[in-house]
Amino acid sequence: MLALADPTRRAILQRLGSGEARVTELAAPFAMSLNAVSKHIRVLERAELVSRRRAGREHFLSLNPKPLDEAAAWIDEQRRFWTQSLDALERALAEHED
Amino acid sequence: MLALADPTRRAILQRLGSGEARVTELAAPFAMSLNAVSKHIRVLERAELVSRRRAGREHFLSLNPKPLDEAAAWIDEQRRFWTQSLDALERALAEHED
DNA sequence: CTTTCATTCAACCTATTGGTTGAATATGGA
DNA sequence: TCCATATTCAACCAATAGGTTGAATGAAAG
Repeated sequence: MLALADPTRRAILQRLGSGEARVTELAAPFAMSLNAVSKHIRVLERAELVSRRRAGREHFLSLNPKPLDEAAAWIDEQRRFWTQSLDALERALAEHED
Repeated sequence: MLALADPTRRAILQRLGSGEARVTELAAPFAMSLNAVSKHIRVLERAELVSRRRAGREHFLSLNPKPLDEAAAWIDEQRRFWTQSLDALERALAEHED
C-alpha cells in the first residue's frame, strides 16, 4: 500500500510539518473518529514516514525525513525520462511542420 | 484514487519513458490479462499522466509531462517543511545533550 | 466477405481499504 | 482509591480496487 495515497494521511503529514503533535490533536480537524485517525497514523508509521515518542499516556508524532528524500529522488529520475521524451516530441513536431 | 499508487501503473509510466508504445506492447511484460493493463492505462489517462494517439486499430500511448511538474512541486514544498522540522529537532537534541 | 488482430465494454469476484463502534489498557489527577 | 483522559485493540461493515472471463467493436489482411 502506498501510504501517501490517502488524502487524510497527506493532511496529517502536512500538519506535522509545523511540529510534533499528539494523536488527539491530529484527529481534531477531521470529521472522523479518533480511531480512524489512529489507524492512519499506524500506516504512516509502518511506512516510516512518521515516528512516535511516548510520554506517559500521550503519544507525540513527528515527521521522519528520510523516505521523503527517496520520493524526491524517484520523481527526479522520472522527470529526466519525461523531459527526454518531450524533447523528442518537439523535434518530431518541428520536422513535421516544415 | 492516486494513479501513482499502483506498481503496475508506475512500471507502465517507466516503460513509456523510453518512447510511446501500443497497449499490447505495454501489457506483454506483465503476468496479467491484456484487459487488466487496458484498465490501468485508462486510469493513467484519466489522471492525465499519459495520452493516447489512435492509428487504425492500434492505440499508441505516450507520457504527458505536465502533471509530473505539479508532483515535483508538491514534493519540493513538503521537503521544505520536513527539512525545517529536522533542523528544529537537531537544535532540541543539541540542547538536551549538554 | 471472412478471418484475424487490437482494443474496449460489461459483468462478475475477491481482497483490501477506510471507516464504524465498543471494550481494553494504562497514565494522570481528585 | 476512583474517575477521567489518551490511546490502542478487536470485530465488524460498506465501498472500491484490481483482477478475471466472455462478448462487442472496428480495422487490416487473406
